[in-house]
Amino acid sequence: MPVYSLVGVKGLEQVAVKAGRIEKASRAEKVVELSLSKQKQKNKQLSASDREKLVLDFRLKARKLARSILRKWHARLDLMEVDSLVDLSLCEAVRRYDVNKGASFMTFMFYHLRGNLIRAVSTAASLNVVPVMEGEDGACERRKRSKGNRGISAIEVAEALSSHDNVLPDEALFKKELVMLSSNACAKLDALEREVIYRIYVQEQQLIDIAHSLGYSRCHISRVKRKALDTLCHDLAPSMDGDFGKELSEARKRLNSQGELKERRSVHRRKPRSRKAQEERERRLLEQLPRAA
DNA sequence: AGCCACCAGTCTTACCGAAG
DNA sequence: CTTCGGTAAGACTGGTGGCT
Repeated sequence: MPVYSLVGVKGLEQVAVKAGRIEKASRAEKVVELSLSKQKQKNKQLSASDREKLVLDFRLKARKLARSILRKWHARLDLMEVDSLVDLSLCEAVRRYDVNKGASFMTFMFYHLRGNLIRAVSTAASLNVVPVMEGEDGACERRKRSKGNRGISAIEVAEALSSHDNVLPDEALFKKELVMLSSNACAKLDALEREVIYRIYVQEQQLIDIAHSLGYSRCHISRVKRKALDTLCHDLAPSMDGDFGKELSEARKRLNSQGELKERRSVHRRKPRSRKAQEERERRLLEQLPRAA
C-alpha cells in the first residue's frame, strides 16, 4: 500500500491542524466550499428529462427515507405533509445536483430532505402540536413526567440531530475529497519525504526516533519535513477554497516573493554521512538480510 | 580520458527558544 | 531542568564544464 494513501485523511488533517491552518473552519464548511468551487469550474447541469427521471426514480426511496428519519427522531407528522416535503426536497435536490461531484443523488438529496424535515418538525414543535415521544425509553418517560406531554422544541430537534453516531454523508464526501487530494499531493513527494510525513502524522513518531531509525540527524529530518510540507502547500493550495486554501495561497505568494520557492526537481539523496548513522544503517541492513533469505 | 575548480544541494553539529 | 523542534554555519558530495 502506498504511503500517501495511508497518510490520507488523518495525516493531512493533522498536517493542517499542526500547521495551525484549519482551526476555524468546520469540516462541513469546507465541504460546501469545495463543492461550490468545483460547481463553478464545471457548471454542468442535468437536462430536463434527466431531472424528471431522477425525481421518478427516487420518489419512493425518498419517502421511505423521510419516514425512517422521522421514526429516528420519534417525531410524527401528517403523512400527506411528509410526502409533500419529500417532493419539494426532490425538486430542490434535482435542480442543484451535480454528477461531477462524485456523491450519489441519494446522498445529495438527503440534505435537502433533512433540512426540510427539521424546519417542519421545528415549526410544529414551536406551535406545540407535535404529539411526539412514541419511544419507550426511560429518558422520554422522565421527560414526560417532568415537563408534561409536550412536543419537542426546535432546539431539541437540533440537539438530537447533532448527537448522531453515524458518519454523515457530508463528512464521508469531505473525506473522499481529502483522500484524493492528499494522494495526488503525496505522490509528488520523494520517498524520504513521504516516509517522514507518514511517520510524523500517521504513526505519530517523534523526529528524533525517525532520525535514528532512518540513520539521519534529527535536524535533517526536521528540514525534510518542512520541505515536504511546503510541497504539500504548493500542491494543495489551488485545490482548496476557503480559509485553508487562502492561507496556503498566501504562504505560497510570500515564498515566491522572497524567492524561497524554487522549481522542484528530482533529488538525488545521499547516504547519511555520520559514522553513527552509517553504523545504524549497516546494522539494519544486516538485520534485514536473514529475513530476506 | 583525466584532472581541477566551481556550484548547488545535502547533511551534521552546535546552539537557541518554547513548552511542560 | 528536560524535552522537543527550529535555525545558522560549515563540511561534504556529486554534477558539470573547462583545460590539458
